[in-house]
Amino acid sequence: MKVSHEVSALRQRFPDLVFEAGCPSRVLLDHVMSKWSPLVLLALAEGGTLRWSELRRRAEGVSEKMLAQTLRTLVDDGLVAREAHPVVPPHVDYALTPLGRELTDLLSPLMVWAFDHAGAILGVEPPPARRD
Amino acid sequence: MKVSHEVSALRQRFPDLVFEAGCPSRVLLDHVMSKWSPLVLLALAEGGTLRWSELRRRAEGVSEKMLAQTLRTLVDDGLVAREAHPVVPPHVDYALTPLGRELTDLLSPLMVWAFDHAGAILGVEPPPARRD
DNA sequence: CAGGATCCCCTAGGATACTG
DNA sequence: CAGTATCCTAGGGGATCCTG
Repeated sequence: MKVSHEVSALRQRFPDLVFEAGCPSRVLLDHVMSKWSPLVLLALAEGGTLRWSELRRRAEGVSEKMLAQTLRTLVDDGLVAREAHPVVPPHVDYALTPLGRELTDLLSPLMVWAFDHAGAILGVEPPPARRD
Repeated sequence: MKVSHEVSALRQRFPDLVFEAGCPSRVLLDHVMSKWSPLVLLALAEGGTLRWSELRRRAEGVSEKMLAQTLRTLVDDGLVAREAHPVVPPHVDYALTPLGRELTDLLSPLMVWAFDHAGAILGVEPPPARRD
């Protein structure tokens, strides 16, 4: 089976992988898997270069605070590039870096999968037929 | 580019994708991306059938509470199968379901990527490989 | 428009103890 | 061994107001 291959290969290189408590990958994973990161990342993967207000609209439900916070760590991690244009009114563009694109390449299938299975898994499937 | 393809295709089918606030996929994503789920899932992907105590050891740092909680939602979601053997002392086995394996197939590359880039991104050195 | 700065609530999650 | 049951706190995250 495929996965075991990959993981086993990794464990040969680094016996403790992500499983070790102090492993930096856990921190990175926490960044990336935090509530809003996937949404922002995918929005950028789909939309290319986007502005703050666009991102707010796309990631439906983000508060300004969380969007700011999410973007900041994403930028700090080098996954998203921020470009501020010194005009009035302010104009700031966000886009994926190459590294960020690597990530969304992996993240995207996951979200597609989640989207496809969420209904069945969570039992919220739209009732096919009603009889009352 | 690849990602945009996938996401765009999805948006054609379902205009609001994961981006919509009420989308069930968000809930599933939150389950799957919660702090310990990836670790547990990957441990099972690598280890096959594992017992509670094994999982505790592998996902270094989980508290009993969190392991229990994580496993419960994973089982409820049909991603992990739980088999309790009515012996003394108790013996309970956990393993991925086919659905769970689908998920780890997608999760695994992500964690490998995280592991490989964490050091550079966070500005830390990865834990040295141990020769025991 | 793109955020800081604040206040505050809620719960994810840790520590510890107990049980079938 | 494989969990529950409690208690408790840091901080994730929302709402609101403020500013360059």
